[in-house]
Amino acid sequence: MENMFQGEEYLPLRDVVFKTLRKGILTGELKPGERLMEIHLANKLGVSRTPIREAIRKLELEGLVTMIPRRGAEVAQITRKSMQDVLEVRKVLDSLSVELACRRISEEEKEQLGLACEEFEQAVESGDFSAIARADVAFHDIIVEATGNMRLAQMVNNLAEQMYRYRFEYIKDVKMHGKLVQEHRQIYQGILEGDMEKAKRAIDLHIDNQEKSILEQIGMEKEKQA
Amino acid sequence: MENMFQGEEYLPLRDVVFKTLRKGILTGELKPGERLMEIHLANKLGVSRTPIREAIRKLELEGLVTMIPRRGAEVAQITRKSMQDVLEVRKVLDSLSVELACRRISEEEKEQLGLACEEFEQAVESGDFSAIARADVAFHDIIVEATGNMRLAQMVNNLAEQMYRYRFEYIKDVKMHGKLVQEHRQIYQGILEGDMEKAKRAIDLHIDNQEKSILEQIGMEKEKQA
DNA sequence: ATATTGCTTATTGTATACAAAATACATAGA
DNA sequence: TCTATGTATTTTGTATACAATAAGCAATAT
Repeated sequence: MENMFQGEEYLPLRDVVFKTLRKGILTGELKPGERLMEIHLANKLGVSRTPIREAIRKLELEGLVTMIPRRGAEVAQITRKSMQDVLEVRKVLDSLSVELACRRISEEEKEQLGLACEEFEQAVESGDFSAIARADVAFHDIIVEATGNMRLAQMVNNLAEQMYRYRFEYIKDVKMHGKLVQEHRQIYQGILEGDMEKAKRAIDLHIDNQEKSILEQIGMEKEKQA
Repeated sequence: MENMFQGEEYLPLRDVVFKTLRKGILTGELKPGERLMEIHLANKLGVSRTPIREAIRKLELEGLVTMIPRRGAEVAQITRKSMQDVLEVRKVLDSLSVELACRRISEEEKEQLGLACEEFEQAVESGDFSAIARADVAFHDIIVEATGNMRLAQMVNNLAEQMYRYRFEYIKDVKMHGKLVQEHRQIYQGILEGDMEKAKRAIDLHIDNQEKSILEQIGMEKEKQA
């Protein structure tokens, strides 16, 4: 007999720790350059060093922490350069996502996307920044899922993750809200109609705007590579 | 005073194990579906379970092993679908790599790339499959390095890695050798001349050919998604 | 014959113990 | 005062010990 009570999902401690630390890094609670000391974290989270270490190994591969041999882990620095690198890749992968979504999205997903689009608009109208962020993630999640390419989805999510620390500032910029809604609509319509070019143009614009905002926040000597 | 003898680089056991296991998986020594049991591996490699576990955590995030809760790790299955997913992403990232390399490659790297191109031709003439594989990796490594985008480099390498198990069969296909050399030359010339379109066309063709070969090897019902 | 139960074993998940290296700091000497 | 050195402390790297779950198997009941 199957387990009828599947409410209580089992998660190894390492995964709990992994998620906890990741969230801490992304929200800025753990600051760039801050050392992640095992015993300290173990005490704080009430577990032993083992799950802490295993979680750090994963964060390492995700690029969220930097390892220094025999010195341990620290929260990865975000530089203008590293952010540009991320954005450079994100642009083509987001473009690919939209293209594939146009070709492969199911009717059901189209509906979901429409709902997500509306929810985003409502969130924007409400002015609740946290709700806007959530709705934005949900919208983009549906698109990458609709590509049917789980590896792509994972990679895009990982890249998007790198930008979360800045995104909040971006969302706070109220005068951009209209633009945001407009872009989402364009993307949605493009995908709905299977108009790949329209959807791609919209997502490109979307990322470009985020790039401007993020780079503005970071440091901003103007260094252009032709 | 700095350490003048930096020959002996320190590598934590977890990284040694990581590389060992990865190589084992990529060469096919560890077969898809095979379980990775910690004590067994620990004995075999002469270390304790701890570094084994940490290595597995990294392999997990790289997609080379699959975790089953409370049952441990096994070598990830390669399906036609998973390989198509990888190739789908690789195409755009390789294209991006070549584009960026065209714009940013240094004179020194141009020379290196020329040498690597020649070495590849020599390897092909020699007929030494292993040497061909190495020279191929070296050639492509220079290109991704020349992008100046380390995150992109890492992602491309990870994707390329997924195809190593099949690449050997591909290289064994002697009648393709001429084509391979030709493609490499085109890529090299395109980058040298800063002719982005030429270089991109060449790399696209390059990956397409690999795709054909790999998909041929795997299973081969023809399923096309328009 | 099939299903169920209980036991044994194998294996993972977690905690702890020990060793080695890096760091910080104080102290002695120039 | 500044430098160098030795020592104590912290922290990582690795190994082992213990606990809990899952898998295999035999014996029993239906």
